[in-house]
Amino acid sequence: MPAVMIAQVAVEQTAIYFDKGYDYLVPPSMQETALPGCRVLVPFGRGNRKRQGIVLSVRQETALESIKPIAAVLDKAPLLSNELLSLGKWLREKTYCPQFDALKAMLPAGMSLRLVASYAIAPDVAPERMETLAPEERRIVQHLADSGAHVERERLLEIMGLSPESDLPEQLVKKGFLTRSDDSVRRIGDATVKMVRLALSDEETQALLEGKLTPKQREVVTLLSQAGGASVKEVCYFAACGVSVVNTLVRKGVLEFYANETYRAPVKERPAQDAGSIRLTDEQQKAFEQLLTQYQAGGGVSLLYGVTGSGKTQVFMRLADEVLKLGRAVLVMVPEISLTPQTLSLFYRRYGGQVAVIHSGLSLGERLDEWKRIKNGQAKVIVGTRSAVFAPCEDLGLIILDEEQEHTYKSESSPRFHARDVAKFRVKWHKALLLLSSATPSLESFYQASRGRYTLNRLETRYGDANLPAVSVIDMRLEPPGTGNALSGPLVEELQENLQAGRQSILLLNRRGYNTFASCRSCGEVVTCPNCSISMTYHTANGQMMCHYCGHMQPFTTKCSHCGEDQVRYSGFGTQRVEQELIDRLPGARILRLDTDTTMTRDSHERKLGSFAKGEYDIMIGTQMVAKGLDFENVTLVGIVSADQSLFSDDYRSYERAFALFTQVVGRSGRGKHAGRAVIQTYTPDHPVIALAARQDYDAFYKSEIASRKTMLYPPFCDLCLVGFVGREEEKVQAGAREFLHELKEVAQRDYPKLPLRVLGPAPAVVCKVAGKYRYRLLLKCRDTAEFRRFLMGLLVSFGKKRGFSEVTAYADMNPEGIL
DNA sequence: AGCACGCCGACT
DNA sequence: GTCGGCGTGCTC
Repeated sequence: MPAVMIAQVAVEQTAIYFDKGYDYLVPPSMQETALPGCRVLVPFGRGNRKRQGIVLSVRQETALESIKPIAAVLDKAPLLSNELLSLGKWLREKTYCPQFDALKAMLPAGMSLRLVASYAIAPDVAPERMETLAPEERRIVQHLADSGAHVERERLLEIMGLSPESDLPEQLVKKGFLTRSDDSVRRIGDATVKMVRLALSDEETQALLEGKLTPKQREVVTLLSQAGGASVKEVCYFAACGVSVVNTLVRKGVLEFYANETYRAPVKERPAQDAGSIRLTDEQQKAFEQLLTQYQAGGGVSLLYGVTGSGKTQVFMRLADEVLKLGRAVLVMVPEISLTPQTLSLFYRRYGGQVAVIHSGLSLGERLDEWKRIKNGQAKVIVGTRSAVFAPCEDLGLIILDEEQEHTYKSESSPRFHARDVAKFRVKWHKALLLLSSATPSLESFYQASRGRYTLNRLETRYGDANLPAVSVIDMRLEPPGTGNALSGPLVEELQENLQAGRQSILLLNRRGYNTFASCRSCGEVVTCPNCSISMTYHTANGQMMCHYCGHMQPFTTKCSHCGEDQVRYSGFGTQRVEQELIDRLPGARILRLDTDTTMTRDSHERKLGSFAKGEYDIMIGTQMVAKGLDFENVTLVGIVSADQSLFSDDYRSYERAFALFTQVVGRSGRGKHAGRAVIQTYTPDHPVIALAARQDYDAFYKSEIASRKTMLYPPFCDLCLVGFVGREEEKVQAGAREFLHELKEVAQRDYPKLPLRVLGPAPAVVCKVAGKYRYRLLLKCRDTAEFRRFLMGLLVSFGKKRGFSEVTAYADMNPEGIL
């Protein structure tokens, strides 16, 4: 028997329960190119339909069994190194995702390929058989016979004037008139935003508005005649209509679509301007030296705990200098790129053309370019968000995870990884240093540092000896009842004073419109989304109620759908509501509202922050994002409108999050020459977390919180694994969760008697129904060990194979950030 | 998941 | 007698 080459391939569209490395024959013509890390096209399943795959490994073997050959190699050179292939395997084991999905997460989105079906006339179709076909079918066959070529499905259906979902070509394949092939590969194009504008002249538009239009059409036309162009999404939002209205107007020739690249290009010219030496304070110098020593000794993980304004970035830069000198790459991870423009520009100024940026604000093409620059070694300093942790550096020396406690580092969709864990894998591989940095470290990280698993460095001096702001806690119970005001008297007075002194203020709200629900004063019924079981939010801009989960909109009405009384009122306060109150109570103040509603286009965010910095506004009001990394000299007052909502969300981490948030917000005030003040409004003024945040006392907070985690058995003293169940029928989802639990108990008892395990649930998820699908969950208090992973993977595989629960999908999420 | 094969009911 | 329903098992 002659030896043949066999490639093990990770195939796309597999579920975890039948996911494995599939063996394929490497034909002689591909032996030079079908290397590990390359994408290939392989026949899969009974029908041998083509699927994409990634070669995991190649080996020689004597051919015994019949084995299918690889159909094509899609890349000239491997996209993934050995390191990243290994990381992919690790990712699959840790996050219970299919191998292909794990690897795909490491590739830039601009590289994704889509398989396209195309059809051609089958050989030897007897003309008389054509008679048996319906006219529609005959047209298709005739067209393909005439053209004599393969035609892509989409184009064929368009030419034939059929709907894109039509089943006719497939039927004709079954009947033997056509052949189908799936090896046509198309690059997924850049995501452009679909824009719409008026197609008529001003006079024509005017005439149209005087003529007959439906009310919604009139609304849209009026809106666009004022706004010029807008994205379809925006038009629908502000005109409170569906896309069909826009489509109709386009068909009538009143409007036209156009594409818009809303993304900003990464900085094109990149001269390094600021390559001089960095002056470190004694404290910074000490941290830097310790870190450098650790790096030279083979790296590992270190926590840099530095209070706000202690100059952590200076330390990063000095370390990066040293690592770059040795020709190794530096990866700088930030939680959200738009919140750290300062950090980004600092790195640009210092390292110029060596910098690459990776984040979702780039177009697909730009992301691809940056990825290539990293892969070929042109870019050695990579700044990016979560997905940048997979940057294809060949030789990595340093990874910095800035604001390491941020939840954005955890992926909430498959593969559900934490960038911190991936970074740990990578520094181990490269013998590099991982630097976790924060002013309010996660309990987990500080715990690891305190027991010596990570080294710890502290920066405790605020830059320029700026003082902490004076914090006053306002007891909202003492406010006169019945005013419905979100802002207390003392806070409004402070704002007034600040306004008169020509200084700026920042107000923090928890979530956009979190509390702006509408309820009936008569029967208490809350207006709830018909698709998702959550209360809807009132939006002033268009007078609509909106569901933040599925996007459903409906007009606000005072008539209660439950009791029929005319008593529905909206209450609570979202950002829009507080904005209105500020307008009423502080006439003349210039107010900037910053939240995801007003931040529809990406760079408007930065523009707004820019104009706030220039002093074009007096008061900025916003959600969490106002708390992050912004440094405005003239801000001397910050207010937390409602501390209680952060403190009392139903999550074991709510104190930790609230402490971090309050600490950051309070730290925003008084960063310049002037002393700062902070106001915290609450109904529980004696809550210890409030006092600790006011003093910025992390150590005391850590001490009390870690003690409670230990007694209550929460991370870091265990791991918390969520097993989620999703499906269209509530009973089946619930039954699935029960069945899973049943088997879990059985298998644990029989095969894993020593595994530490406590099970909570099954329970419906907090938001039980999202976009027509029901969700249940089990919560496992466990230890994330290899043995536990084998146990859970076994259960997931076995559940997936169960015929009776095929409409229910189960997934696992280790230490999720939020438990929705 | 997706797809083909197979074994039962409604039909020319 | 055949077409097509969806239950069942497999994917190198």
